Amino acid sequence: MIVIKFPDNSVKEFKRGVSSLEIAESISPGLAREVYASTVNGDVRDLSRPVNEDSSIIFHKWEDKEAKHAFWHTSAHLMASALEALYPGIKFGIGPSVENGFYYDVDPGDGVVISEADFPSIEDKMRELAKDNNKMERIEISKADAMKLFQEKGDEYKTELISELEDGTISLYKLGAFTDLCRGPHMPDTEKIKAIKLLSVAGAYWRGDEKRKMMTRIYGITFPKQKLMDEYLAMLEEAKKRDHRRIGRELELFAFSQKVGMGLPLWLSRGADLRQRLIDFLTAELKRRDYNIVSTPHIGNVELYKISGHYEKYGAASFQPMNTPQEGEQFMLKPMNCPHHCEIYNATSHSYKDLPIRMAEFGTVYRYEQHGELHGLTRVRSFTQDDAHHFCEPDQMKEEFKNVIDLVQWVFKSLNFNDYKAQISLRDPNNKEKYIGNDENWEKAERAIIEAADEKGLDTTVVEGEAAFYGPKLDFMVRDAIGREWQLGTIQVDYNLPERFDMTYIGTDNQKHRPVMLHRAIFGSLERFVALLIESTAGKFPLWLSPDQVIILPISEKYYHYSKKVLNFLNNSDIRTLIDERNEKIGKKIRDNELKRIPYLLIIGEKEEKSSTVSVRKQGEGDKGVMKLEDFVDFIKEEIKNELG
RNA sequence: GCCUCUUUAGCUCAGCCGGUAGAGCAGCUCAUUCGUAAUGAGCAGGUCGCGGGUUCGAGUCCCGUGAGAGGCUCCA
Repeated sequence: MIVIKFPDNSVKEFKRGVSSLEIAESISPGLAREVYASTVNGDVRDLSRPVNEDSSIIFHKWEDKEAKHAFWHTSAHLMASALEALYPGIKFGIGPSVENGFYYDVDPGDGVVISEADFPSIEDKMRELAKDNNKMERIEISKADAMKLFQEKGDEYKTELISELEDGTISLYKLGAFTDLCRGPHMPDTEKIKAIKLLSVAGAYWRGDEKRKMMTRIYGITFPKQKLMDEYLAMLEEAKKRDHRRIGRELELFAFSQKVGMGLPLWLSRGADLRQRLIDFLTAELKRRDYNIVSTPHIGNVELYKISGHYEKYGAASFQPMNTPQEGEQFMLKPMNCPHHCEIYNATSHSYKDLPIRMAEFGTVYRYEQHGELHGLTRVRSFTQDDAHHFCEPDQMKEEFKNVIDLVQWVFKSLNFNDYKAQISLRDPNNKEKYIGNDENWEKAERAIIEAADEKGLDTTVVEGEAAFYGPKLDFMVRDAIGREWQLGTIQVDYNLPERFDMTYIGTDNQKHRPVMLHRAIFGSLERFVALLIESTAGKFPLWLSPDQVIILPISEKYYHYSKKVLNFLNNSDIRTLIDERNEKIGKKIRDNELKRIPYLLIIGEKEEKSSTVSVRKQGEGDKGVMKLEDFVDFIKEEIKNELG
């Protein structure tokens, strides 16, 4: 007999070799029905695997990610099984579970295309196979035998994966006629897979290498209940409504034009206003924080980028240099502001007493992003960075990091932007030759970032190998409406440019020293920031930022005269106010302006005119009652004051 | 750049097996002058992304190309 310990610390004896599922059944059949995977002594395992020694056990119900992963991983096998039945000769790459569902990378063979039109037949086959209550059978064999098996099958992708595994036992999972190399864990069978939907097909390079074959990746999702599927699909629909490309068009914030060119955003007046408001907001804070605002041209001599090293690294993938009427001179659209800023630093001499110098610019840069990469405002070819560079002594680096983290936290908080992640990117310790700079400097910089984040109470994840080639960095990432992560704010250490531009300051010893340079952005790019702000607020901006703050809705023409007086009064009080003079009923005006997400609607009719009041309605909240006009101004000013802390 | 799909009115979309286009919203006009999420009627709006081809005839089929979507790769 063996002793099994449960999460509540109770213990129970079972016969050796009992499965997790049997343990669950012994507690209650209800639990057994709801459990999808188990963690035995810290390892997530199939429910059907035998437990052979005294163990602690945790059961995973649907709420746990371990359960979902087993569920979706098994679903991936189910899909593969269906594909194998429908597409003879199809070969399989990898098929993992992901955050929402699963995918499988397959090679259906030359000339065979799987497209969305094929989904219904694949889904039907999956349903058919799932219903047969197919058992998931775990098979353990030697590496050599596994190799032989997949060689006979002619699946070069699996044999490649096997050849990289360590010698010893390899696990396979067999589902009906489909056997796959797989570590598991899986559900015991496919009985619980009740709702099935394939979502999309996409190309994906084998092993993420663009030089290798493009596989067909099929994404799908499954649930144990149709209700969960319906909820998930409804959630996706809701997310689409928050898409900044859609809201940007609806609210007339920005547009794109084929004639102007792809990836080149056009800010319409309302969007440009909002963008400018963000710039003013940040500029005021930068001045309080001892930044110097500078301004530099949109182009630079190609020699500048040869000095910075960017030409060598990115020149071929950039907008190409433009020529002057005279021969021999070439200029590039600036892809970043830092080389210009380095030359501003070098325009005057510096002593240690000047440092740190914080140089900021809202600089518009141009990058030739690959065609397939462009996406709304989040990935464009022309964008404005809220860029700044801190030039400091090496010992000041940590303090500067803390300053920037503090600024990011303050800005994000002011904008009610709470759902962000901080990621520290360090160099890959096994691949140091990818980076420039000596070990000592790298270690110093990495330590400074980690300590600064720690001292600011910033919750970070650390990723090795993601550093820029010139230094480690700290990025602030935010998710968009459909769950993709985008980088907004960033702080990066750079030992490279001070060297290349031969930047110096005079130290206390009267000798020349090399400053350290930090690159930093808070919004990242205004385009991307506005996009994510739109998606996080669904277009309902904070009052201070909203393109229009108030709209006046006269009940009828009779009240236009008083309405215009109110309009002038509010606009003179610096409240951005519109008037809806369309010949429509009040219900229609309310509806339309609610949909335009204007924060306050003022209804004006006979009562209001007689009493010099306005009837206030807040977007999304409804009627707020009647107020004296002057009181309404104070009310709005108070709300804005509170928003800006 | 690569894979799959999409591209029809300002927007959202319909248009079957090929027989030269249709709805709702928005816009404009008229009537209505209205109290908290859609008043009614009428009008106007399209070389069906662009260029070729097949055909008696192409929005529809084929080829090329532009743009968009979802991924992959990339992201100073």
